[in-house]
Parts: sequence; structure tokens; C-alpha cells
Amino acid sequence: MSDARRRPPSSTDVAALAGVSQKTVSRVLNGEPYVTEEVRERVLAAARELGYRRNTAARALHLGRFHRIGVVSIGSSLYGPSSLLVALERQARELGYAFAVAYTGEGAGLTNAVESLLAQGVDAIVVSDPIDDRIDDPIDGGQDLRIDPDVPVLSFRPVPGLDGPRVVVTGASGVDAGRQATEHLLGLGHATVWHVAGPHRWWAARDRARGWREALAAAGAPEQPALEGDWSPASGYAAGRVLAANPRVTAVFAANDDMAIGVLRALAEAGRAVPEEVSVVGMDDIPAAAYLSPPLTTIRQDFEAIARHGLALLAAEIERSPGGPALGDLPAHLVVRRSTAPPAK
Amino acid sequence: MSDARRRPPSSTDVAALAGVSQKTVSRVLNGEPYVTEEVRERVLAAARELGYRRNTAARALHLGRFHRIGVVSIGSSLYGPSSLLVALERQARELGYAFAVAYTGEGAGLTNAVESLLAQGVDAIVVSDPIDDRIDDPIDGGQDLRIDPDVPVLSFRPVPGLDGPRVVVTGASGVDAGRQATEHLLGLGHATVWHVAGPHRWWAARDRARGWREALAAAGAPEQPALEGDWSPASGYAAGRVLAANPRVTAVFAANDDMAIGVLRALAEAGRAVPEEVSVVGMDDIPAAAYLSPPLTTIRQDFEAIARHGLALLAAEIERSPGGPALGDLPAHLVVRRSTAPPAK
DNA sequence: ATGAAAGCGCTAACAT
DNA sequence: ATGTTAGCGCTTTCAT
Repeated sequence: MSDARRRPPSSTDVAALAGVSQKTVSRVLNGEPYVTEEVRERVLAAARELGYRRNTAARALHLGRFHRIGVVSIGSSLYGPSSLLVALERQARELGYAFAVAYTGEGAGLTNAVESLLAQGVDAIVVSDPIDDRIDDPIDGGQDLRIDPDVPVLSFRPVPGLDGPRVVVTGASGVDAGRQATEHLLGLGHATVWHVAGPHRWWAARDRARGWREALAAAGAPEQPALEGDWSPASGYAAGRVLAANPRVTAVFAANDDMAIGVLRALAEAGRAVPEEVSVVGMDDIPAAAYLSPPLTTIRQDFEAIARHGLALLAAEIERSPGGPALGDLPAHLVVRRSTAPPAK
Repeated sequence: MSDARRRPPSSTDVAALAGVSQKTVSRVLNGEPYVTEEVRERVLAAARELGYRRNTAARALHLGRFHRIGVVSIGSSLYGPSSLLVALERQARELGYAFAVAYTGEGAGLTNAVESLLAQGVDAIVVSDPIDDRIDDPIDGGQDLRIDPDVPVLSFRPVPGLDGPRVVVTGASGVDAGRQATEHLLGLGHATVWHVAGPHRWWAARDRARGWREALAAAGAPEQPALEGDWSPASGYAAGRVLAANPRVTAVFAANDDMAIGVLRALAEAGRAVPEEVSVVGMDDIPAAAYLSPPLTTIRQDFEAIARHGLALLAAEIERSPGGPALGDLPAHLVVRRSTAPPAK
């Protein structure tokens, strides 16, 4: 009976079935005025019967807008980036935007990811966890990120090399987080705080380290060279072994929880009790943080708020409407658990 | 000087600048034959000069294809789903497809996510971590998932209620993983194995539990009722307290590493040594697994292989080309660490 | 309150 | 080897 139709139904098909003009169908679908209630019903019924779905390609072609936001994220399952991605998607959908993702990593750099987003058509781009691409190229120090200046871009901290009239910056850089973690440890009475940093290429890692450094300076505490990890527990473990071997180390701030886990393990193996001998603070508040041995004191960010705030500004920029001022950093929250305590007397 | 052009350059603009017809531009851009090398150069130069980018909306409108794959994923930063997502994106890009994501969760069910994908225009849909929507609705037991039968759908295990001529199923259900974990413990000499399952609504959780049950049955080991968690360390901890209180428990298989972390903690608090008194196996091999106390024996899946295999089949279905047969489950791999040992004599 | 016609940027037939 | 024409499905003037 029913032959497999090759082409999905168009608004013309709906119009024919409803016995009206194609334009009237368009009116109904877009909720424009000047349509009789009776006609509107008839059109909607026809659309439902045919399983009609608006062709976004045609719509986008005409409007020159895609109603899609593209996100460049880091190709990994790290807790922070993943959580932010989820929050961004929810927010985008809420604002009526479709959501496209391009990951970086494994040779596919930022420029590549942006290019693939632009190629598919997006109204704006979010750069989620920028790394410093410019130190990639040993020859000329790499090159700046070139994004079509006509496409609005959102990032959560200023990205050197990423510039333009339609670049909007807001959110949570991590400086505040680094500062809070360090102040917490200093406040407990530790003479200074050691830092296991994220990879230097990540701006987020630099920000957290900067917060740490600023807090030390403000308190007049001696600054130690940071140990650099790669966000992984393995790298935290390596750093932890170094720290465990140094009897003067009593307080450590790891730039994420995963590395903190590695530090905890190294400390345990070296027989250095946490928090009795050494205090440890992580960052992210991964679900497992509360169930480690000991439960980890850490810093938590409100990704929902960050996404909401950022996309609201981005949407305003897309519409070229005023759009409130970009707030500075959204605050991070310290979650105190059992891995921190005053230093042994 | 340069006035802000509102409309991005079209192939007509390129043609004008290069002094050729618009069709010739199209030819060059699509690598079609019958273009002089000299003309080709001229066109490419013009395109570069104008910063021309092909308008995908127009292209999609004409072709009736979007060259985009949509993925429905679970709105969380759980390690498994996140890793699969990353792998799927890489694969999709490799195959020349743009990548759209819609998350489920928080009221936005599977149907909703699929709808939003279809609305934006995708050539196919991947259902990444399906849950049983049908028990959502207490009235009529929920309803089947309705997906336009003309859009190919890929899932990694059969999804009841999701049916149609263009549904392709392949990958790794988790049955094999559950079986391997259980056999490992049984092989060490444990009389039986307890199970901390994922939420029953997740098909993945049911599969892992089934593998566990099958392995027990095959070995003639007594089956215990599974304790159900929600993938979180907190839920694993709750289950772990129950298990720790039962002196007959000597071997536990947790359906993911996060829950295993909770179990480990509960055991530690109860003074039950791992692995001397109780062995624990997790699943996922999260990066932290090797750095827990003790390092966790777990099951690892090859998400890259799963994504590659699945998307290859999906691409074939999109092109309506034969496309090899759907293989069964891809094998999971046991990673033995220190959380498992033979039972105490 | 409704319809007709034009055009968005592209690709596919069909010339030349 | 290159150009002309038509048309994808939609929205937007402009008529009626």
C-alpha cells in the first residue's frame, strides 16, 4: 500500500493536503498573525498526518542563520571539561540552539576544530578549554588563532591570540580557585603550599597556578617551584613521590582531583599520613572525592552557572543586541573534607 | 576603508572575481573533472582572497543530506559515556561528518533528545547509553521510542522499543565484561561473587549484571541478589556498607569504577582488608583506578574500536550501501591490579 | 485573511 | 572545457 516516499514531506505537501497556499502553512508554523483559527487547525492536522518536519537547511539558507552553537572541547573525558560540555548543551537547547561539538587533541588542534565547526555552519563558537597553541611550533612560536571575525566567540578567560570585535569573555578562569585553595591551607597554619600544576599549555592550569602564587605572595609565604603534571593520577603520583621525599612539605594544592589522587597514593606509599603530616587540596570535586582515603578537600565550580552566564552573553552577541556587561570570574567554592588539617606542631 | 560586508561571500562572488561562471567554481570546489589547471588556480585564489566558505545550508538543501551525525548521550560526566562520545566524534570527523550532540537526563528524555537532533537535521542518530524509558510512565508503562524509520540509528546493544529497517546494532553490550569480571574472581577460588549493579533502568547495567549472573550459573556458584547503585561512589559506598557487614562476602564486582571506589571506602572503614579479606573488581579502568588504595582490578573497553566499528556500519547504512555484517560484542579486557586475590583460607 | 512570485547559494542536467 | 538553466524548501515583499 504505502510506498516508501523518498523525499520527506515539504510544506508544499502540507499545503496541498490542507487545501491552502504554501505561504499559509509557513504562517501557521511560524505563529504569524492573520490566520483563521479554522485554517490553522487544518494545517496543523495536515502537518501531523504527513509527519512534516521543517527543513532547517532551507530555513538556514534563507535566514543566513543556523541556530546552532559550536563548541570546541578538549578530546578527553576529564571531569571538568565534560561537565562544562553537558552544562553548555543544556543551556544551548534551552535558548533554542542546536549543539555541535568538535574536539581537539591528537593532532587536531584548535584551528582544525574551529574550521570543522565553521564548515558545518554555526552561529557562534565556544572555546571551552583553551590551550596555548602558540608554543606548538618550534619554528616561529606558532601562530595566532584565526577565527572569522564575524562569528561571535565565547571563552571563559582571555585567550591570547584570539581577538576580535565579537569575542566575549566571561566565566571562571580558575585564578580565584587557586587562591582559595591556597588561602585555606595557609589559614590552617601551614608555612607555605606546594603546587602540582596542570600542563603549562593549558590556560586553566596557568590560572590556577597564578591564584596559588598570588595567595602565597599576599601572605608573604615563600614560593616553591610548581611541579607540572598532565591532569592524570599517574602524573600526580610522580609529583607526589617527589613531594613525599621532602620532609618540609606539609601542604599541597593539586590543580585537579585526579592528580590529587596520585599525590595521595604517593604519600600513602611513603608512609606520610594525610592530613596529619601533609594536607592535600584538589580541584573539581569529582564524585569520588568524598570517598577517597581520606576524603578530599577540594574546590568546586558551578558549571551550570558558568554555562548559563556565558551562553546568555553569547546569544546576545549573536542577535547583536546590547547584552549585559560581562561579569568577571564566577566564584569557586571550597569544599572542606578530611585531607586538610593544621600542620603537626 | 573596508566596509563590514553583511553577507558572507558566495560562490557567485568568487566566480565574478575569477572571471568564470558560477558552475565552474562549483566544479573546482568539488574536485570535478574538466577544469583547466589554470582556471582551477584562479578560482582557488579568488576563493582564498574572499575568505569564501561553502554554504552548507544550500548544499544540504539541494542534496537532501546534512552530512551530520547526531548523538544522544547521557547528560553526565561519567567516564564511559564521555569516552565513547570523544571516540565517536573523532570517528565521525574522520568519515567527513559533522557532529551534533543532545543529552538526555533531567526531564529531557530520549524522545526529546532525538527530536531536537531531527529538528536540526542529521543523517543518522547514535543512541549512546540507552536507558529503559518505558518504565518512566506509571500509567501505561511508558511508550516506545518513535524514531522516523527513514533515519538510520545506531546503538551498541538492542534497545527494546527501538525498531525499524534502518536500525543497526553493534558494539559492546557489557555482558562479556560482566562475565569476565566474575570469572576472574571465581577463578581465584572465591565461592561466589556479589554484585553492585548500575541503575536498573540502564540497559548497560542490566547487561553487566547478566554477564555476572551467567558466569555464576556456568560455574554452579550460588547467586546473590545484586545491590543496585546509581554509578556514583556514594551509592557504591552505601552498598559497600551492606557487603562489609556480611562476613561471607569475599568477592565483589562493581558495575563501574566509581562505585568500586565507594565499596573500597566502606570496606576500609569496616576494617575489612582488600584484597586479603575481600576482593573487588570494577569496570571502566578510569585513570584513577591504578592509583587507588589498593590499585583496582577492573575491566576496560576499547571505545575507539567500538566507535570505529559502529560508525563504519552507520555510514554504510546512510549511503544505503551493503556494509559488512554487524559483528557481535567487541571483547572487553580485564586489567588485573591489586584489589583481587584468592580468598583467605 | 490569504496567495503569488522572487530569491537565498548550491548542484545537476543539459547545452555549447 | 565551460556556461545556462532549473530547482531544492523556505521566508519575504507585494498583491489581492
